[in-house]
Amino acid sequence: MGRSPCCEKAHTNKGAWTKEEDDRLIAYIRAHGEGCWRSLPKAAGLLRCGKSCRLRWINYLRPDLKRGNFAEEEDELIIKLHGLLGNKWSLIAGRLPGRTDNEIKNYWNTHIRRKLLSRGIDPTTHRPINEPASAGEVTTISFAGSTTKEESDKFITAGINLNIKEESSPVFERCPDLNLELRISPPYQQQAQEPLKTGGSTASLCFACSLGVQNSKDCSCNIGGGSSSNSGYDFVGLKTGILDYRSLEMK
DNA sequence: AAGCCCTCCAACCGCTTTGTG
DNA sequence: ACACAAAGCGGTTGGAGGGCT
Repeated sequence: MGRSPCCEKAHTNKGAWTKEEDDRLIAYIRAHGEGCWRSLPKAAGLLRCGKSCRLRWINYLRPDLKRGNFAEEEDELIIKLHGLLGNKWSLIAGRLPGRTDNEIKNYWNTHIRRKLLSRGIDPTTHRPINEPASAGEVTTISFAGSTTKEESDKFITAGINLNIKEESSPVFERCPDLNLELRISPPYQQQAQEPLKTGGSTASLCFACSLGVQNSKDCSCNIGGGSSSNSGYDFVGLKTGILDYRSLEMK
């Protein structure tokens, strides 16, 4: 059985939006707010499908959009986030205020891919192009304060591999290609308050260090000399109560 | 000036996920 | 548990515009 169309296609406009359509959409959302995209076109007097309205608003008309060229810092952040998250554009966009997933996706495909290739880096794997897939040492990303068996189980359940220094327990190596499928969930408060256990001689990297920001105040693995008093770490500079690294679950 | 090629990006399409009854 | 609707997401496309010959 086929999927029912999202709208009555016979009576909808397609293609580029006109100024009048934009104005109507903006006026309607200002008056009524976002939501109920399916019924919005009719209510706003637009001959567009709801999906189209949503996309137009999110990608182009939203007042908080930061239009214009990407800064060098934004480039680097996108590269790092892409290395961690893959093509999860909406998650990446969530870390770049004022940028949309569509914008970042386009920017990646048109600029950053080329930039990485010119550096000799495979934009898909983030490895040097000539490097064999199995080469190199395994780097362990340590989730701060999560090195007990019980705690690690939570991540294992979520699909994250951890390196645990415990004789009887298996050693979980970091999967070389982290194919993260992430979801947002409430922050995990309890773990965030537990002290960091460095796991003996195992050198582990916290997220901050794995992102190349050693020595930052957010480093929690001590490799970069960061303060161990940090109970959690700031995933790409955003230590918030709403979304921290623990809020990233993998399927 | 004209034609071709390339780049960029807005918008579309189809699939997945989430919410609801 | 199931079906359906709605929303969200990521891949892809197509057209506008600019550069080059």
